[in-house]
Amino acid sequence: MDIFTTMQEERGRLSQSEIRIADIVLNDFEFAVNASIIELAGKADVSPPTVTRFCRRLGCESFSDFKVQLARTAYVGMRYLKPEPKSIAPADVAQDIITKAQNALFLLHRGLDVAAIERAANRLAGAEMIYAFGSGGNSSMIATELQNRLFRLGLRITASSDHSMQLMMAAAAKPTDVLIGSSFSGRNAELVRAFALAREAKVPTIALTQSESPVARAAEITLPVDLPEGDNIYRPTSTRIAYLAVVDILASLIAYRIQPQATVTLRRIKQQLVTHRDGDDRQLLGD
Amino acid sequence: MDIFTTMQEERGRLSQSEIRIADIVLNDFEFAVNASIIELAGKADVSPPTVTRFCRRLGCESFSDFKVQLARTAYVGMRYLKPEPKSIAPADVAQDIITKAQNALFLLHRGLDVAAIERAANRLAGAEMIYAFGSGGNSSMIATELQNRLFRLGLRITASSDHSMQLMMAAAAKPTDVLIGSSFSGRNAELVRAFALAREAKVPTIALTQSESPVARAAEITLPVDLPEGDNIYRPTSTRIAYLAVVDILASLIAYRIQPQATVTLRRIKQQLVTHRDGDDRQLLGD
DNA sequence: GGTTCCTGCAAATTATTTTCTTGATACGTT
DNA sequence: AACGTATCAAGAAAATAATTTGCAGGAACC
Repeated sequence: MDIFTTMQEERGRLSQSEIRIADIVLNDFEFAVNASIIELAGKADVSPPTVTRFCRRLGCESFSDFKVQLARTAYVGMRYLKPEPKSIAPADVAQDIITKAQNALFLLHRGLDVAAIERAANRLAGAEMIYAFGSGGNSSMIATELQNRLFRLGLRITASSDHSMQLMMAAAAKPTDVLIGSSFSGRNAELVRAFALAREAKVPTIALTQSESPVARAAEITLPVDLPEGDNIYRPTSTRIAYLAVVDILASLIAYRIQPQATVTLRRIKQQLVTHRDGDDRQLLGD
Repeated sequence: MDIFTTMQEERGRLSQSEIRIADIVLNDFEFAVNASIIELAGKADVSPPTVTRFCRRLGCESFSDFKVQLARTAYVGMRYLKPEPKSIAPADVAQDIITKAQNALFLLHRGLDVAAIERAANRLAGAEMIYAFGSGGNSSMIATELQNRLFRLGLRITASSDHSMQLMMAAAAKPTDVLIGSSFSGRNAELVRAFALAREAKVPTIALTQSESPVARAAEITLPVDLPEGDNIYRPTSTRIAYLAVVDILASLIAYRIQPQATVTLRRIKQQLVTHRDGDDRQLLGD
């Protein structure tokens, strides 16, 4: 658990002086990581021993341990308190977006249900046919991405963002197939219907969505992604990066599971791309 | 500049004892951030003053400053030395992927040409029509994403992953339009041709690609993304996350530039999504 | 042979922690 | 309600530990 979260959770149980210390650390991280115990104590109007006690209470060995903990999580963790970039100057906007993206990955990692992902990977690796569903800009991208990643491993997969097609495919699917669907909001009613249809026919279902949402409840295995999206309506992308990372993990696990087969297919695709281009091997698979 | 890079770059200029210290830090980061100067000195068989001098040489104020610097960049920076996950256990694979993704964002940020992005944003914000090109799984996703993000801001844009269409569109474009293309490898010959065609017709061109590549040279403005892809052929995704982040930055800057108009369009789209779903406002734009 | 630079020792300085004490608050008892 | 006791917070001072500086010996390189 990171020190910022701890500090916020423990806040209620801290004494007056300790709250002052916590606030200074929270508000001026740069100062806090660089300050000595005396400087920090001075700024919080407390004595150095109080700072030591504060660190201990938060589960740290010592003041320097506290600073290290702080510095470690801070790079990704600290700024989730600030919903907006410092200014709309390009450099600040860039930094804001990148920090938030890193943060989303950090939070994703913390909340990851590894066991569920493993189960999902096993299911997908053994499927005769995979149907990947998602609608709207974000989730359809995830469905496409799944297709993109898994067909290269030699799996049979089709992606669809069309609700009518989704329903028909779900109805046509067999118990040896797998249906995987994504919904950022968790309230894509059509996807829920497709899941219901599939489950009636005993088709395994996997959802990539918010936990405790209708979509999550409709699927057999849920890969939960729960992130605060932030307030800026212009910019809902960091969640997408987290979803992509989940797809990536899934695809990697599947690849490791079916390795011999996957290597051959990948090599063939790569070979084709390389000969099609200018013979330089450095390029990536798929563009 | 982060301390890990500095350490590797300065390695040649260090003395014997200092190299020993550097190696210990590089190899056992966990130990290094938690150790006192005496412990570190002991492990490297040098005296504490030598450690202090080592820190100074690396540009740090003091040993504790060094530790803080270390802890700060380490979260993202330390593991780019290890190309493979520790094991293929799901938890390790997940951690590996997430670390690499964070790392890609970190490196992207470091190499970002903010001025170029700003110029690109200005061009796009003022375009009468935008053509977004990209082929292959990765770049076509970027093109789609551009469309996805920019149409919401009220801009006119179409994405294409079809080479023939791209050429026709490039030929049909006017100097008041903008052509933006993505290529991870930088060697998409058809895209180069489309850029050439567009430039003949004085259509502004923007490339999202590796710097110094054919595609980069073909475009008027290049937004360079230069990342090592790592050796694992199964997993080329962290680069994609970096590209997505660039799109995100671009879209945000454009949004801030054309704010009044953008807010209205966004609100209208959101309104429609909300009424279409179950009236809960929490969902994201676009899924 | 001289210069430069590395290095460790010891001393000095600084930072941190421990111990001890005071003051405040809460709670129970008369 | 008043008093006493327990508990806890918090600072002062002392003790300890860590870090840095100054200096000098020694190695390597002109």
